[in-house]
Amino acid sequence: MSLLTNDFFNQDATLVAPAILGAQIFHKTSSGQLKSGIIVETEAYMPQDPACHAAKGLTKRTAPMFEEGGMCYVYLIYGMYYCMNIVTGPKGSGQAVLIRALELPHNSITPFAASGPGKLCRYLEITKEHNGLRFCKENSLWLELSQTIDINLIKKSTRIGISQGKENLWRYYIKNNQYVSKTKRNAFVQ
DNA sequence: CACAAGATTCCG
DNA sequence: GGAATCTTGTGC
Repeated sequence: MSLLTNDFFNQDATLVAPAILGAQIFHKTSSGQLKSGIIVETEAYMPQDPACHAAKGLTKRTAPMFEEGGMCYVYLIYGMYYCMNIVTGPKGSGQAVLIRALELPHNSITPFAASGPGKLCRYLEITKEHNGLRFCKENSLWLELSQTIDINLIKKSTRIGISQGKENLWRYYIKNNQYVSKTKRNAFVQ
């Protein structure tokens, strides 16, 4: 088992996104409860990418994306759901990986409660308060890698819910994994 | 200050 | 297919 740290996140989002499939994300909540799940679906957002929040430059909202890789970037979408990202690349770069789905223990009461970017934040109890935190045990929010997913089991597709940058195959997920989020439309799959 | 859009989810 | 719901960025 290895703790994922800044060194690892200091690489491009297109490299980090597939590499953290199979990693376990942990959040120790303010009430002391330990929440966790295995990452099974991610998306990469790159600096020159029209779908990336940081592509239009530094704003108050996107400031965490321009920090050194390893920071948590949380934003509210549609006024209702939080989405959680891991900032990647060197300081000033402006890129991140969106966590889209977690696999929960098969015997859990609600096994699919983390299948979708909004749902997994609700499950892990991630809110705006976690925006700008670094992933590390001291901040009660961290990632551990204890398995590598076979390259043949990693599928790529177009990203979900975006209106620009549709040509990039920057969504990554574990093949045949039932916890991957359900998409309204069939994204193009490679 | 007004307004439109948004990396979603759930219901009918 | 469409509504819910509200923050953020932009433009006048």
